[in-house]
Amino acid sequence: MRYSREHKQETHDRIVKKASVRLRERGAHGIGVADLMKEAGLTHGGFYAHFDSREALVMEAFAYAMDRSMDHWRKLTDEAAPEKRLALFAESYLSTLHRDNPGSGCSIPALGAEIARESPKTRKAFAGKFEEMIEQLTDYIPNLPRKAARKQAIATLATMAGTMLLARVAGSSELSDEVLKAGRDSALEGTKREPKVTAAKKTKN
Amino acid sequence: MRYSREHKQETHDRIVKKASVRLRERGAHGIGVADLMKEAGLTHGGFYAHFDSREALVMEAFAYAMDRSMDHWRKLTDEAAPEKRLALFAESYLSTLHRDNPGSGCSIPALGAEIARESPKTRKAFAGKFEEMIEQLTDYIPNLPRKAARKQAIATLATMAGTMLLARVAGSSELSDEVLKAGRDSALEGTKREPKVTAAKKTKN
DNA sequence: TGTACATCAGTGAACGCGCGTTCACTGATGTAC
DNA sequence: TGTACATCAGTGAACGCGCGTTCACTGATGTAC
Repeated sequence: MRYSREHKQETHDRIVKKASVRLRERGAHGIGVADLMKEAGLTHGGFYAHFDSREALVMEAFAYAMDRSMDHWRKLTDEAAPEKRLALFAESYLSTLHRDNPGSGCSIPALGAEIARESPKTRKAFAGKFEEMIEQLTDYIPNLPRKAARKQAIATLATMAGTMLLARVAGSSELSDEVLKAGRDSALEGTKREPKVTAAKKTKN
Repeated sequence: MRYSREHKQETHDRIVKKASVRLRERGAHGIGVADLMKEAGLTHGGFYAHFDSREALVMEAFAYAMDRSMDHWRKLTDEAAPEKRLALFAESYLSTLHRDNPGSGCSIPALGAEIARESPKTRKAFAGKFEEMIEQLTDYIPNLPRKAARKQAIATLATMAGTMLLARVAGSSELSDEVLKAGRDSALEGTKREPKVTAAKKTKN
């Protein structure tokens, strides 16, 4: 073989990594095969030694993006006390840093609408990652019974993804900052309120 | 002139209307000029008698879509007592009917992410409509001082848009229904809670 | 250990296709006389 | 009122361009002997 055994895998991973950034920045149809390969330091012809089609790369890049952002937040929150994790996550998620850097951020506000229009195959794959994200967020709410925590997790995720979407639509104006702040306070308020409301069920799970 | 005076305007409006549906269904880049014209019962060549470019149509269709969906909800809520309006809006927004018919629904979950990547000109236009939507929602919260109501309106809009986005990502599965329900309960809970918390300020505005 | 051969990641020209846009033309109707 | 002309919304062929994909080729390195 021309290259060492790990070489192909490394190249493959580099393409997926770069693609996951550009897709989140420019959308699922916002960048072409040739540009993607150029970013990875290659020419477009070699693409099909790594992927069956452009769609196959997009699917891999979706999954990669979700995995990386979940890793990121898991690491961040693992350092904190369990009951502080959701608040920490919300502050990080709803930061101007996240708003202004979609390429390294959550895929849901960046690509959710486009994924909803993809083939059932792609959507199923993404829905699996979405489910994982709900479970991770559910773990951040240890002082509620599992079922209620899951419901709360879904609502919080919706608020955060929606806030990020709105903040990006508004650009980086005053309105955008206002949106981020409103979302942050709403998410945090939700986390503080819950324990009291259902305190009786606290020990169930 | 070949056609009566109003004819051109009628054709123009018909193109914009059809486009606003298809764009919400398939995304800002999901449908071409030729198909759009065919839907309006015309051939593609005539397009440029009505619009300077494809982007010009997209901008008009964005604005049209936002106006129509705001009209829709305004009509729905005008019939109800002021304090019931937000709940009525939330129930309608977070329905399976809305989830399964993006073409006639809110543009934010359908097109928000793509708009955030458009030219500053398009984004400014959309941000204006977004501001209008915030104001409309603020009016639905009459029992809070204006500033607090606005903040609540933004958070509620974020929760609803985010919930719709997540519900569509999840398809029309059980998970999707679960997401809708969690978002609905969260939005309604928010509306019920607020008046008590700040009851002292109730008469201020 | 050295030599001949096979492999295959990567190259770059080429292909077909669809898209946005242009343009010469049509023909029904408004307008001028 | 009737006739000749001007208008211009709409037609459909054509254009250039970029994109995803294919393919014959390259050449460094692994492998067989």
